[in-house]
Amino acid sequence: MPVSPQDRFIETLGLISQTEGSPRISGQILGCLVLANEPLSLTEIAERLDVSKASVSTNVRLLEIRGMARREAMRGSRQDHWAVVENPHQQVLATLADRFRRNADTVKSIAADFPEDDSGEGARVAGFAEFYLRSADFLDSWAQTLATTDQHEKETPPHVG
Amino acid sequence: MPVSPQDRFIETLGLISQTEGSPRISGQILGCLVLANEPLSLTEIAERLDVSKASVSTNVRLLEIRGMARREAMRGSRQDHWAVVENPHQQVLATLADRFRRNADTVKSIAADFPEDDSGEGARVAGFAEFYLRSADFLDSWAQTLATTDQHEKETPPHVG
DNA sequence: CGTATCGTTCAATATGTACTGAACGATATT
DNA sequence: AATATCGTTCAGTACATATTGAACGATACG
Repeated sequence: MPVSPQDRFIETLGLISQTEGSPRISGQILGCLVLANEPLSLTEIAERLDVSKASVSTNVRLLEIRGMARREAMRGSRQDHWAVVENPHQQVLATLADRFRRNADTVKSIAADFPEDDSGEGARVAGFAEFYLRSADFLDSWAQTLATTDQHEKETPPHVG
Repeated sequence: MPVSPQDRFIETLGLISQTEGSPRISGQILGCLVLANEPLSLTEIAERLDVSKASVSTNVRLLEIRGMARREAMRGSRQDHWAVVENPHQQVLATLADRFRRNADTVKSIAADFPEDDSGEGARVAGFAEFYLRSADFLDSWAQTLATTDQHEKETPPHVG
């Protein structure tokens, strides 16, 4: 039988998530939430994807840490519900920027430990740190661009000096 | 005994490589080449990192595919030698941009398969494709900036759109 | 030619981690 | 208070892949 567009979208996000070094299920959950466009319970997600509730529990919280999903309370239900945030990708870029900034710090401190007359080793290492630092800046400005040029223009975009 | 700055740099690049979803050794090799600043043979790299020549062979070619290292012939030696390219990160960004563009294509074709009256599912999927496409553009322009900008002068990020 | 020195490939192993099922604590319901 | 319904945690398993040692083909050297 033919696979529905929904299933293909979910599976594709799972594969992308996997190639980016994250659990496949986290991408699938994201796709699930995007399609639903309304808060889903843990059980609903688990049944939709045919995986254990334990996996959904851990991975949905991973999405929360990355800023792509948020927990919501639904009146009349004891269950937690989960939904995608308004601009999920923007949050991811910010997280990535943080990681790059940590890389920059780490490498920079290493570069400082090289002696002066090292035939340029320390300078080249410092160049790496420089790259990571500038990358972090780029990612932030990129996220900013996403925020201000959102195609739906639902509200006035936040301006950060 | 205290670990040398060189070893810490190599190990750090290995860890970064690992968290980005690539083999640890590929990052270590990169660090090795950056420190040496001169073409190294397969054997030299393997001995420096204390790993098998097989691993170095496969992973140094991975670096080549990603555009970060290049093979060099040294006169007077039958061995292949390897060196980092001038601007390694620039190439990586271009590779990443390609991947995002493929993501965009895949998701876009899926979005096209949704019916019109799907309560916005297709539109939201298309939004994902849009993000990947714009991301690819941004990565390209970013790489361009790295290419034309000197290591030490800083430039304002480009605006995509 | 025969030999030695390369780099690559391939099957096998080691290793990390994603994922699951079951147990647990916490909260709501009766 | 007793029971039921949640979500999370944790030990164990399954799985993917990074890494290795050995075998191989190719090329240079004697």
